[in-house]
Amino acid sequence: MPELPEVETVRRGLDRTLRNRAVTDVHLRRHDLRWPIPVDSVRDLVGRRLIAIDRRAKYLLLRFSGPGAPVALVHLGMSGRLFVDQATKRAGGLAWEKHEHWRLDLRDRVMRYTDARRFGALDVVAAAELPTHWLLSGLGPEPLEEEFGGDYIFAHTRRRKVALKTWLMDARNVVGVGNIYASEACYRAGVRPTRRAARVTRAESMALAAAVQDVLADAIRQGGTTLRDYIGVDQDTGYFQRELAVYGRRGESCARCASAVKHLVLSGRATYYCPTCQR
DNA sequence: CAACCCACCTGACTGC
DNA sequence: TGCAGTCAGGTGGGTT
Repeated sequence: MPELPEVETVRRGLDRTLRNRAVTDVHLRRHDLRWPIPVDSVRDLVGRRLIAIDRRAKYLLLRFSGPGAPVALVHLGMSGRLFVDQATKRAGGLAWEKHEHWRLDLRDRVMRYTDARRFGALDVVAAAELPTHWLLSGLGPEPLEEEFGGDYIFAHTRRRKVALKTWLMDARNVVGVGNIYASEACYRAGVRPTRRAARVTRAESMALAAAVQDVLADAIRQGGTTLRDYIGVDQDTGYFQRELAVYGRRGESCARCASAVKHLVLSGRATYYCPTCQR
């Protein structure tokens, strides 16, 4: 479900609604999602303050106060949602939603995680262990930060035979670019998603980096893309789906040249492009 | 190594 | 209405 803009939108919502609140209780309805959940470490969050909410790639990093400086890593997988409700005074509290797997009570508010497919994750580690965490240590640069740019793309694609879109979606190369925004970025840059990465020119690398950054920034500004599952912390939807130029638009006409948008499957993922605007 | 493909899991939708 | 088949925004792990 969520790519970088959706996760970033959730991060901002959590920061706005829950930062500096104390955890008053935790509830776990199962002990695993994609990976096992460290139950004791999650329970140990009770009594601590949520002091910061950061993001690395598509992971949310919830930082807590106190000994060991624990950090909860939350990944939404394909269908995960993280949202905030007011606590109820009714006995028994809020009813559990279908596929709701865990909650953190933070005084009068509740952080709730639902995930139908359970491809998501919840882990808790000490802040000091983050740099070497097995899920984080192999990740490439953040697309909106300095290290990533046209020079980076050009340098790191020279011997790569994979399709450009596949390269963009590989988190070892650059994080946060999922299936929607990879197609959209290729469209904005005027490059076919099927092009071998090594055949991308320096000029195209520059255009592509700008396209990735622009499309992600635009999507964040619009609160992300809601196709089916995604919602923000207030259970509102994103608006970027209105701006999608090619994703999900098979057969529709390109806004720039009116050619029919093409669809194909690349590395098992639906891929869309304009056969005229993208070479 | 790089490239490829599968699995994980449930729900929504399509077509018969 | 039911049912089988297909697809879905991610990504680690196993195999070539």
